[in-house]
Amino acid sequence: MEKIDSLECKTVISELTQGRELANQLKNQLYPANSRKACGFLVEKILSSYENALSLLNCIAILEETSQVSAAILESPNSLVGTPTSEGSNPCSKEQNQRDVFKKRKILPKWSEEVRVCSVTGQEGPPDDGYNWRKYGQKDILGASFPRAYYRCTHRHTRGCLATKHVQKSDEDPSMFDVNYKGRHTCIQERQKQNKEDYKVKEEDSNHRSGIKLETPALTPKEEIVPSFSFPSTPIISDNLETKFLLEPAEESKFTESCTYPFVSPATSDCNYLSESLCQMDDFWVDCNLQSPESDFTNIVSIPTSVTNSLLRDWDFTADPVELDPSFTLDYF
DNA sequence: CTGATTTGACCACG
DNA sequence: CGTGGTCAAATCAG
Repeated sequence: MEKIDSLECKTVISELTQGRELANQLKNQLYPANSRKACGFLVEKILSSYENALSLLNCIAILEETSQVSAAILESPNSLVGTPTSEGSNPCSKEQNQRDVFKKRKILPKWSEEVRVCSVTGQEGPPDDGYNWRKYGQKDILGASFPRAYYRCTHRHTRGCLATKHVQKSDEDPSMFDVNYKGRHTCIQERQKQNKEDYKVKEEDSNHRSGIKLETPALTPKEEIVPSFSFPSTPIISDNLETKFLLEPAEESKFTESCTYPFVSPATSDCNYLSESLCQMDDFWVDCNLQSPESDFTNIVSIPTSVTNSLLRDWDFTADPVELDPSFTLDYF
């Protein structure tokens, strides 16, 4: 995101400023133990404010992204990968097909998300991350003691889901696995429509109990390119849950952010290179975008499997899009 | 029988 | 030319 229109910039600042002020008001409300209703209203306003600011930033990012993708397509006419029309139809020689396949790799998303997980006793291999993967290859990696396994989404052919990952046992600690996700799951949209309905029920339910729930947004084609990354406002992680961003050198100068959060969504980016997740802590939702769509970085997370397993299994991987408020305009306030 | 995994070969990229 | 990523035939498992 290199240039931001000054009007948009001001709006973002306005949004964030308002969020801050509302937060302060909420703080004042909380301590005199005022009515819950007032607190709830303020929380809604705060969230709305941040949501709008972030949505705006996302829109800007999308525009940037779109222009980049367009340029890429113009540059490489064969770059429409993974579409039904580009595969299967128009039969040509096997050699030609393979050549096309390898051409495709050039424009695959550079974005990846790397997760380091610790294997749990008695468990062979990395933890289940909630998706269905099919192994399609294994490779000995130079300098690595253990081979790297390559997985792609089971629904690659049935639903055109291009998500892939590779898993490699760590050299230093064989109980650790480095999992590198590439591409975002597009196979979950149908399921998520249903889950989104369920979510409304869950949301009500969650107001009556304390716990952790996670929802991965359902995506509409447009919303898919809205980057979103979420973490609880108040870290609930223990010391052994360390999360950090590591950047590829080229991006390091652009993106210097380090934070701690308890979870990294396995839902990874597709050709839009985005990661998206929402997590709910108790009955408080926070949705925060950390990642610019064009960012080309690797996200490394160290999470003990025991934790990820319990979290990922207990949390619902449904999808809940970062919805742009239809009424939202630049002069929203 | 069907779907998943294995494994050798092929290809792009640096 | 070496390495990493992917393909696809062969094989395995439920």
